[in-house]
Amino acid sequence: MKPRNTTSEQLPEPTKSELEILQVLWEKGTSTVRTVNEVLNEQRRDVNYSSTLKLMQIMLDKGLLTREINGHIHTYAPAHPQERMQDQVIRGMVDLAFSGSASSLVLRALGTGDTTPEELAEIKAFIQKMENKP
Amino acid sequence: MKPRNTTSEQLPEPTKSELEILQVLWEKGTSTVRTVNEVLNEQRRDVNYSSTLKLMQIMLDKGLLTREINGHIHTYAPAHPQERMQDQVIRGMVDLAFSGSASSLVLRALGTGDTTPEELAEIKAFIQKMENKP
DNA sequence: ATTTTCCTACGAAATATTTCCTACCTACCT
DNA sequence: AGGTAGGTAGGAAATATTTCGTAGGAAAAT
Repeated sequence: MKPRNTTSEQLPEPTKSELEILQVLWEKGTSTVRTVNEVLNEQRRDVNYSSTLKLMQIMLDKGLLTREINGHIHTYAPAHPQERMQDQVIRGMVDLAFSGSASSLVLRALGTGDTTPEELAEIKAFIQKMENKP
Repeated sequence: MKPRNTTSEQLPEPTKSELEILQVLWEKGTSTVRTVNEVLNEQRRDVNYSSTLKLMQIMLDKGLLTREINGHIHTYAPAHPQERMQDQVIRGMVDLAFSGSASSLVLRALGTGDTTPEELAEIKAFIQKMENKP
């Protein structure tokens, strides 16, 4: 009964700037370009409004975002769930920098030391669950 | 008494093609351009010898590789340990796609399901170790 | 010694990504 | 109506990344 997330269509690989935008949308939900741009400027770096707009239009094209048009205002949302994109990013990285071994990625990620004891506990619990129903 | 790996100098961000090359060098150790190029062609995709050469020269420039010259033959090696580069890659990804949370990266990576029971055990053991000596 | 083979260097082109200028459109406020 | 504020579209330019042709030198084979 587990749908096993993988809707194995091919997803477009988001670029770095595209990921920045996706992250805002995942956090804030559906938003206008203006909102996204403001968040980027507060949280990350100076970007011109029209650069953000252009990028979001490209992302719409690529199928990374969806758009709703009300009057002349457009609002955008991620076309795919965060988890699916994250899996994709992980796969790319595992392939490119970890010789295909997801577990060595995990070990490195844990090793960097910025995981709190609570998070460690959560991870352990998750592993338990996986071991019980494989 | 733990030197805490982080030789916190700023590392150049390797690009995707650069990571492919680094991976070969980490696996094979110091190699010539020819060797690297052959491995890339076998294991990954068609690349012209001179493309690989060019890229490796750029990487030398950026400080990603070191070079030894014997006669007219050059051999290259990674300038930094694999672990350090991997940490760097992880940091980038955590920042760009996981809102800064390394633990959520770990959970996703585990969730993709391509970790064997042995690897899971190894990861658990690693967490134990971390919890004991924080 | 001449040819062939293998190497490096360099520059230019192709491609991918990012940035932003400009034009124009609509809504709203005097 | 006219002016201002805020929106989208599109193209062009800037930058980053990747690819490879070609020139020239050294080594090996004939």
